[in-house]
Amino acid sequence: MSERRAGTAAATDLPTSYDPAEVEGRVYAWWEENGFFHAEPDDPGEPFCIMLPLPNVTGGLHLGHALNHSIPDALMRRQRMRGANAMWQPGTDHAGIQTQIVVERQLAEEGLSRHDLGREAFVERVWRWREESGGLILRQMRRLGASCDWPRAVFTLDEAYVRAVREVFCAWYEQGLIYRGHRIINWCPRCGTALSDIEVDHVEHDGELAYLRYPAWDGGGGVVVATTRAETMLGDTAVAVHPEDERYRHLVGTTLRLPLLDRQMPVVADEAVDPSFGTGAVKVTPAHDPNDYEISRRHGLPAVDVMTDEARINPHGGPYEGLDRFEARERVKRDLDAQGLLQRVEAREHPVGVCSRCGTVVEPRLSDQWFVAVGPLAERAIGAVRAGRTRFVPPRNTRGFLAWLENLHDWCISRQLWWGHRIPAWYDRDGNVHVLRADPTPEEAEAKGLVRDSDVLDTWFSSQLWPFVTLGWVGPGSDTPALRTWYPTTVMVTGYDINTFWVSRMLMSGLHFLDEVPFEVVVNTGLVRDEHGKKMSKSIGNVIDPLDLIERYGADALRFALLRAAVPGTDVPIAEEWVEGGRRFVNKLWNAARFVVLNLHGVTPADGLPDDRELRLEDRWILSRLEAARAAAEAGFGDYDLAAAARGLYHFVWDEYCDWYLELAKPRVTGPAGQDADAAAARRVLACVLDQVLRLLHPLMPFVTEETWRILNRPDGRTSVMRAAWPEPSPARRDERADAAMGALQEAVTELRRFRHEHRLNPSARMEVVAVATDGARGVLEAGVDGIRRLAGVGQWTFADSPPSDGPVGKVLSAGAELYIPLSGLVDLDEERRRLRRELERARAEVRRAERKLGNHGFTAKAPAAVVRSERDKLAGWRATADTLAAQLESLG
RNA sequence: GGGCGCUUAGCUCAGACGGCGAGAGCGCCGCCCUUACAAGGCGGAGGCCGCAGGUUCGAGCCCUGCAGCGCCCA
Repeated sequence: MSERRAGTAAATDLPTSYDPAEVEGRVYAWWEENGFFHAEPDDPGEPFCIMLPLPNVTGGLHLGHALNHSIPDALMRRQRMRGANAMWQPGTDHAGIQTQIVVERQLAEEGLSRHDLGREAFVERVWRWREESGGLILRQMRRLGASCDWPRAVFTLDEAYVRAVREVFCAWYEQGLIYRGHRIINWCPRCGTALSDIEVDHVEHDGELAYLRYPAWDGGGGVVVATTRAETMLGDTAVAVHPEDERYRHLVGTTLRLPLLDRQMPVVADEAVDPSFGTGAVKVTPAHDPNDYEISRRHGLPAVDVMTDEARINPHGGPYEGLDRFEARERVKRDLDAQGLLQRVEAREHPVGVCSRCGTVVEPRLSDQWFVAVGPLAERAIGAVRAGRTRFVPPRNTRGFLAWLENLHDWCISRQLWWGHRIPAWYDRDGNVHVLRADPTPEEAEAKGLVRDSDVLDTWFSSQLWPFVTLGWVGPGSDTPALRTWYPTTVMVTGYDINTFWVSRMLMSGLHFLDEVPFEVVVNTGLVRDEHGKKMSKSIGNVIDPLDLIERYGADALRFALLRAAVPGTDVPIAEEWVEGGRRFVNKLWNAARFVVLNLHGVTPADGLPDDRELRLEDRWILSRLEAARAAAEAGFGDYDLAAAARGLYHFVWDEYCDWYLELAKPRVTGPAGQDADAAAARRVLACVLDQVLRLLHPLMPFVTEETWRILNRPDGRTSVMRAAWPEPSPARRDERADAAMGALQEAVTELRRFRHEHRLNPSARMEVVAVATDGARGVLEAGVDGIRRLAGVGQWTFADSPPSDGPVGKVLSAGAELYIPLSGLVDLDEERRRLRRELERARAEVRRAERKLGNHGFTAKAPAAVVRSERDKLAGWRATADTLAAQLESLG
């Protein structure tokens, strides 16, 4: 039953083109049923673990995921084949704001807001949404072939996870690493919550710089200040100048009048003022600007918050109360102008912070929030990276990461949302804070008048614990088999844009609580872009849906297209044509397998390779090339450069195995010749090489390789290529003499084919060839003459000591042999002369180049002997070519 | 303003250690439905390797400067 489902179709009815839609669903289900993705801590093998960069529950699979899942999947599959105890941890993130927005949008369609439901009912509603729609992306990942250990899937609001988060919060609070502070934070008026620094994007904005005059309290001229946010003047409590600034020294200590509100404010001197900006005097708005807040603290200035949560002017803005901040900006300028206090306005491009989720301009705002004091945590992370305990691929990403860590501000972790990990803090009647591991009993709450903090934690606060909470960590001292086996994890694969958000924080919390880095290697992928390197975005309309691609081309095709371009750390361009290319390759592999299987006559890879004595030149050659391809793939995996692995295997399959080896094997295994010992040898080589290359390709293209491998090997119902052994090095198979000899045969075939083409020979026309060759070259040609004849369309082939003397002949040169082709047929002799002249010119140019090089004393004296020798060989070769071409030209008259 | 990266065929990109007679995929031109594959086969055209200097016997690769593009941070 399982056997059937795994897809071992009878070899005789293999379709001529591969149908991914038919294979993929069936094969994936079979893998999952048989538990091939599952690992247990006490399974044998060296531990290998990858944590899935947890996608948002709200998310659907996009091409970025497709790339970021194809890479770890390839790494996992190879490790399993190598016998590692490999575990890929999946799961989803509750994604605070994102998820809340989704459900709020649904409510809005019913004409409701979350406030209509109340907190409890709203959260329940979100849970319901999650039950119904939250598993989408994990289902979609299966379409890609992702071999996650699904039964281990974790959601970041699972009970155990909630416990761990609470434990971390309490521990850090007790250790002084979490505190409640009154600080300037980034406030998103649309989302109604605080944001951390990195959730704010800085974009250039065409704005205005307004110059405002603040008169002296006693009626003097006062000072002029410049601002892009005129409305914040309502919250000004001082003007600051640089202490060294001669222009303003006399004003320091005097009092100004804040126009419109008639507030008294001092002029203070502060080092932080940049005398070259604007007028050199700056307005100080402590409640709405981080620098101003610092100045205010140094000078004991009051802070006046003039805005509401929705970024409207509050009662502190006097007559402007109720206006939106941007309306207020215009009104303030108009009113100042009416009083002659708006000196001028100039257009100016300046950066504006916007909410990275919704694009709303954020308002810097003084607010009570919870913070993580990141200093000591970052310190350890920096140390670990410096010491190489965690390293980045590509390494150049390290420096930027360290620079970022070194300049970190404290992390604002409270969010004014309802969906997420609730902050475990209570306030009593006297305003004291109680951070509690266990909720207070109703009696306690009543007695002290405890009220719980209404905020939840930044989503990244919980996801930073991902690498160990998933392995069973619930607090200091946690010790589970999974933690012991898989922590620290091996590799983290993620886009470089996530290094600051997530990688840094996993490092900090992992080092703090487990005293060990959470992963040994961070493999940074690039962003997926369109074919012209543009970022994909809905507004440009260049977004490609990976599921659509999978449906039309197959998952293997998509994976191969992505992996082939995925050089570590660089952006990956993708276009439908690339995926089409992937499909072509998949189909090519399928058909190669089809040919092999249809001609095996019962031979399987288990029969092994024939004895060395039975190997022909092309056999030794293809085994040598296979070993080279294996080494290239191995190196690519070792460097996390799957693009290199993909390219190497592609080249081997298409350009070597299919184009040459299969063609040379055909006459041996088909037709009347197909019954002898040589046929049996060829079959064994065909089968073994295919078996090996399917294994090597399996991590990159899991479906087609599983299907063909099982057809080839006809194993029992529970044997998968997923657990077949990863090919071991076999350096003895490298055979440079076979490579060289085969290269000579390939050259002869190519030269003869070109000759045919240049003389416009009919494809069915057989040429006659008379070969004049030295002993060595003759030996090589003799070994491969059957192949040459077949592949180059040669009828009669003879060896001779001298060129044929009767009638005009054409001639090609290859591998030290002269191949003469009687032209007695329909060859245009004028055209032939022109062609020979072109060739001769080229050969002479090469002779001059080589002579120049060898005539250089420095070269012959200093270059390695092998290099010089090879240059001499080249020169000799080109000279011979030129000579024979000249002679040939002459013979044509 | 600071940091990082990029610039190689029409397009998108590879090119450890300097030895290159510079490659791939797609596209283009020509021939071919030859019983694994037309999702294919065969042959071909197409490159001052951004610019200018330097190091070296030798530079796409190393050094300096310049120009253009991109990303991150302020």
